[in-house]
Amino acid sequence: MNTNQNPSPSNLRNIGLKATAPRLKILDFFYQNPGAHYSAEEVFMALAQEDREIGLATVYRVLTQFEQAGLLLRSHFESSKGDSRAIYELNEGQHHDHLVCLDCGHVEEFVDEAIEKRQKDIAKTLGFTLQEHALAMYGHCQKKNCRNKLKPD
Amino acid sequence: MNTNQNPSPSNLRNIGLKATAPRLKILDFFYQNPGAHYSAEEVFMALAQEDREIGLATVYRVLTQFEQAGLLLRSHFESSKGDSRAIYELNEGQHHDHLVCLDCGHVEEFVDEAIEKRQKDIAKTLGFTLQEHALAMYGHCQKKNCRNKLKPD
DNA sequence: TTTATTGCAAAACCTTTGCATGTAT
DNA sequence: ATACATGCAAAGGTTTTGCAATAAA
Repeated sequence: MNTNQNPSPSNLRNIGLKATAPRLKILDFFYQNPGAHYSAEEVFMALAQEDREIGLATVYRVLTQFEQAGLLLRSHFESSKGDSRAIYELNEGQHHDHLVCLDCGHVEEFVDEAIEKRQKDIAKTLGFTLQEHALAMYGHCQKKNCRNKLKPD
Repeated sequence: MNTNQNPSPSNLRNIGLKATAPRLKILDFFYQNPGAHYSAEEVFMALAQEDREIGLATVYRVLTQFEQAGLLLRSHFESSKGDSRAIYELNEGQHHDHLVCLDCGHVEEFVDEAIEKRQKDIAKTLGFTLQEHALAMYGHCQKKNCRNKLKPD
């Protein structure tokens, strides 16, 4: 399913970052959970049971660096319920948008060429040079284990 | 252009809120600026030169109440530059999405039935009951007075 | 009068930053 | 050795909340 090779020190050196333990652990965490979405706090918690804990500030710094390097993607899912944290996922190359379950937090990813094209046309019509876009839909999924306000995904 | 009648005490009583001066002023402010987008801070500032100033906490409370009553719409424009404030606009009935200029903050609104329809189809395909969605595109506009980091719009 | 609303200050969140210590190269 | 990274605690920005004072119904 996931075609990414596991992270190694060179993954980091290639983007001008020293291969430190916190960075390798965080990157590895995302590689082990491709397609999953995590807030900084969640990454922090997930790695908190390690022998050598990583500071929350470091998690924030590393996530920012990884996003700037294109390793991770950052989104903000803000339905009317207003969840204001940034969430990160592994950048697997393919652009996609999100469909988020308001009950359990499950996230489906999708790509739709028709929507992508319409967006470009609209931007052109309105005289904009399009740079990026964020489309998130919110609804209720029908997973059996839904309704429990679980995190990841 | 704007077919909304000016706000009156009954506008508020109809939604179960007492017609207080802060609420009337804030609602009036949005009626006077249909199509414009303001953060709580901006509303606060805009009304700060009045004889009787409105507290920022009240602005937040009132904006929340108005949004819940359907009078205002709330959005979050978060490009990679990460502006993390909520912004509000008058709800003029017609659903629309946003195209935001990264340079001057100007906001164009648009509706696209093709995109709306695709979204519904996608949600259905993925087994979701669609509730809401947020589409924001970010780019560079070509207004003459762009490039100045001005607010409203 | 009764109940809702305001303003202020304090707190709550999420995120960033200063700085001294520690680590990769 | 040198430059960069970390951890902690403090600070920043936005939004919410407790509470006594105030205003609407």
